[in-house]
Amino acid sequence: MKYHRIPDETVRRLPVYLRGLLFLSDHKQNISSRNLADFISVNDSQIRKDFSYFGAFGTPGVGYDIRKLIRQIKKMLNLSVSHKAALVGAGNLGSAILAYPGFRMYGFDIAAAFDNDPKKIGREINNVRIEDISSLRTLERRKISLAIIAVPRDAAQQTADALVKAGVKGILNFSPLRITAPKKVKVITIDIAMELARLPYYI
Amino acid sequence: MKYHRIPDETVRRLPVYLRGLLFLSDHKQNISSRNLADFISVNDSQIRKDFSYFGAFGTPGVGYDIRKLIRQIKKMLNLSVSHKAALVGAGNLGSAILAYPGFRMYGFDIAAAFDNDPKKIGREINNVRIEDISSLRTLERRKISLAIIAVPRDAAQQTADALVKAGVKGILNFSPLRITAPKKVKVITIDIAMELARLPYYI
DNA sequence: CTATGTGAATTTATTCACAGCA
DNA sequence: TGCTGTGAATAAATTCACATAG
Repeated sequence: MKYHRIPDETVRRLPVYLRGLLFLSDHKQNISSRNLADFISVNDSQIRKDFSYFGAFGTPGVGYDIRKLIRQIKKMLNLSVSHKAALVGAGNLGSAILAYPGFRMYGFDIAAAFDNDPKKIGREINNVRIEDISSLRTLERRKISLAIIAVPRDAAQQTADALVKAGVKGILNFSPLRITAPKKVKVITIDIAMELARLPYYI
Repeated sequence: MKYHRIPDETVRRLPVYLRGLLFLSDHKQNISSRNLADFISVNDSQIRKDFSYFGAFGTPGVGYDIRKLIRQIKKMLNLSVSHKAALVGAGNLGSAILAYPGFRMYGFDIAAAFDNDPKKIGREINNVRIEDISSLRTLERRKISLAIIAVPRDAAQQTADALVKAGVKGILNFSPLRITAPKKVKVITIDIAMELARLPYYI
């Protein structure tokens, strides 16, 4: 295979493939691009092309070895090793995130949680103890380089700033606000209401 | 302006514009595509092209009237009238959604909430009373055609089925699962862990 | 002189279609 | 025969660049 930069859209789809394949790995050994395509509702040649960007693993006439494929996708996404993540904001949404069972399948470990409310500090949610937000600076020492922001909107930017200062490299932002960060820090924002706002257009 | 089908990518950006413009409308009267572009980090000609799909509102030399633009985008997204939405699943995530302040700015009103846990039924969260999930069928009568699924993964598909049966036209799905629904029902899925899974690739 | 609106050019992504392998 | 891997063809989205309006 020749060198290819992996298109952004492919990177966006890889976790989708991974999720489907992890599910399928309980039931099957191999799968064809066609069957996988049906399962996750995309085009089959799309799948083959996407996989071709990071090497060819399929067997003509048989399909792809699911476990091998999972390994390769994890490698591409840099998910082969488990990642520690910190949660900032232990309110409703933060608690929901701490309780969310889906992180483990991608190898994430929410290893720390922070809040500024004295009533919450010291408590435990899902075996994670809430720490004072002023101790964010310990993240670097603890080798935590991903963070999830679930604080109220007005605190979002200053939280992001503090996280950047603490050496965080990637941020998943749940506040309904544009957050600025140095280019070297990747920010992904999920604005729940904004997603909902797309629905009425289609109905 | 000639007829154009609005590209999907434009539809995806419209709520982003709307959010930014709503924020800016407190401070300014007009804005140029260039300034708006800087504000929300996109290309300025992208903005002009996007706006051109639904008509030309700008004044050369001046820019766009923010309030007029907000009105037009809302119209395009079918957000001019307020929409009622139902929440299914009043656990951690559901509670967070009920408390989320961002829906109002897009004209959403979470008018009903459902759960199957007798301990929760009858309680109120943020002035919304939790109803028994068996009364989903009342949605049609109550003119609620949008729903948010925040139930555990294993209950997601059956919840979706029940919602479709209750006449819901759009679903925002938070469960980490592919949900199938008739084509006429638009489903948008947000899988929190999957979004996070994209981060390590970029760092 | 500034900033829109839009064709044209370019870049990016998707889909086709088929040679070739197991 | 069944399915991969990939160039070639197509489609879609983005960006350029400029004539034109206020």
